[in-house]
Amino acid sequence: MNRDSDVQENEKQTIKMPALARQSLGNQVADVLRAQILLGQLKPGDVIPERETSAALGVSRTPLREALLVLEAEGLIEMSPSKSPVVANPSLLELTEMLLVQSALEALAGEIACSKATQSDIEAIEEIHNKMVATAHDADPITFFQIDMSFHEAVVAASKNEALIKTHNRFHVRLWRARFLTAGKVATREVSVADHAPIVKGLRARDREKVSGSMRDHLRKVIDNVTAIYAQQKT
Amino acid sequence: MNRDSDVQENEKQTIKMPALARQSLGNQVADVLRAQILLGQLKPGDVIPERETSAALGVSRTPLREALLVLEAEGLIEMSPSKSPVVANPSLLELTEMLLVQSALEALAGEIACSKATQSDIEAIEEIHNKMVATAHDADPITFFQIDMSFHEAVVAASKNEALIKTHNRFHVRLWRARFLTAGKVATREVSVADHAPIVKGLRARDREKVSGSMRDHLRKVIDNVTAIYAQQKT
DNA sequence: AGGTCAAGTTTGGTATACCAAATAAAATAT
DNA sequence: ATATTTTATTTGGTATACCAAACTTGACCT
Repeated sequence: MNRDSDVQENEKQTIKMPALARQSLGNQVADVLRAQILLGQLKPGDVIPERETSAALGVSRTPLREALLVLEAEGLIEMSPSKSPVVANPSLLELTEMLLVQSALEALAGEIACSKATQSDIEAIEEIHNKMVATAHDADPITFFQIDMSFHEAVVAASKNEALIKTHNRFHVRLWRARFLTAGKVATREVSVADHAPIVKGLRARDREKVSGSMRDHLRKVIDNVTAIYAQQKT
Repeated sequence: MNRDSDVQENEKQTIKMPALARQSLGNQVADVLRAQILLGQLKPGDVIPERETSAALGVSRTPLREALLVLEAEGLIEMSPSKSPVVANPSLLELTEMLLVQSALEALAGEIACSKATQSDIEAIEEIHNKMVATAHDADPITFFQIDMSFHEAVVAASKNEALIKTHNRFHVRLWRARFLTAGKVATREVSVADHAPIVKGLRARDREKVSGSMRDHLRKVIDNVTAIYAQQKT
């Protein structure tokens, strides 16, 4: 990542990591870029020129390109011929469409979790919920948001359905920024916490209807929040 | 210099712009390979060596590699370090997991379609259904199967939800082969046709509950069929 | 003969060089 | 001064050359 000139060019800085499962450099680069997008260091609309970016990361264009293809498949960036890749900037319509799908996915996950989750899975979910309740007032936005998201992740993970987990995660990352922006409002924290309660209760009782229903209700509110925030921004 | 520049300009444009949206070579290769996988020319477990395949297709390894990354993201092939990419061979568990998700997606699509579908959308779906009824007895397996699949595609398309359509299509292609194998049994044709009827009726009445319910029921039978076929194969 | 190790071959992973399209910039003609 | 054409630069797309890990194979040692 450093191309500072105090190191000789001919000396290969081959930092070896042989013991670890060698992941392809492209995937590593994809991880870096994905993190930057989720953290907001790369904002929607920002361009990612191949040469410049690959130089900045200290890799050649080939793995950078591979990373870009991965991110494009994930919907995080958009590539068009002869134009620099650009960080995706989903419209309100696209966001609500994705949230609607996400809603159905999480409702399904909740349903399945009622039969597939182990007792310790449910306890872990409760634990997250408790932490969320405890930090609702004083946590910084990022921390609180991450706890909130981990709650949803935990419920989906409890379904033990790989296809579902993966698909959910795809939307998860694409929705990350929009959800973070809406979660910024402290007022919505109370609502989120209140929404999660019946989900936890339903899981404990392994009541499929209740869990899927409250999941759906919760996501519906998220859609409303996102819509409100975006409507006010566009003014 | 400028005397016939207009004519030349027009000629040039009409000739050199053959209305072909120039797609990247990698995507074209991905299309070819995807088609081969869906058509069964590339079977689960088959390897796709980079050099050999790129030579066979008359392209270099770079675009072939790009195509492989796309197909991997779609879940059609699996890549592991230092090993040739291999056509995905989903286990029965993975298939049922995907079908469960697909079931939820189609149920959602049916629901949304009840409010978003135009009258002509519904008529088109009816048209497909009618054709399916008419050809249930005498069509060859591939034709019948494609009509069956186009029915599901049409319902999902009627939801007008891009995220949903795309996600559905992802599972669609991954499930293609397994569903084709089960559809081979003529006995199941009658069941499929019978299952589709209430979906069409529900759409016409724009009855969300009915459509999503019958969608779910239909997919559940598909899961049963796939399970049966795979169980008998593994014997 | 059986086991082991080493060389050779094949694989995917990465870097680089080259190309064409597109855009920006500058020079020229009006 | 403005409009237009031409040239220069930047972009992504593609091909190729090279590298390292992994698997094969065969010879050598015991």
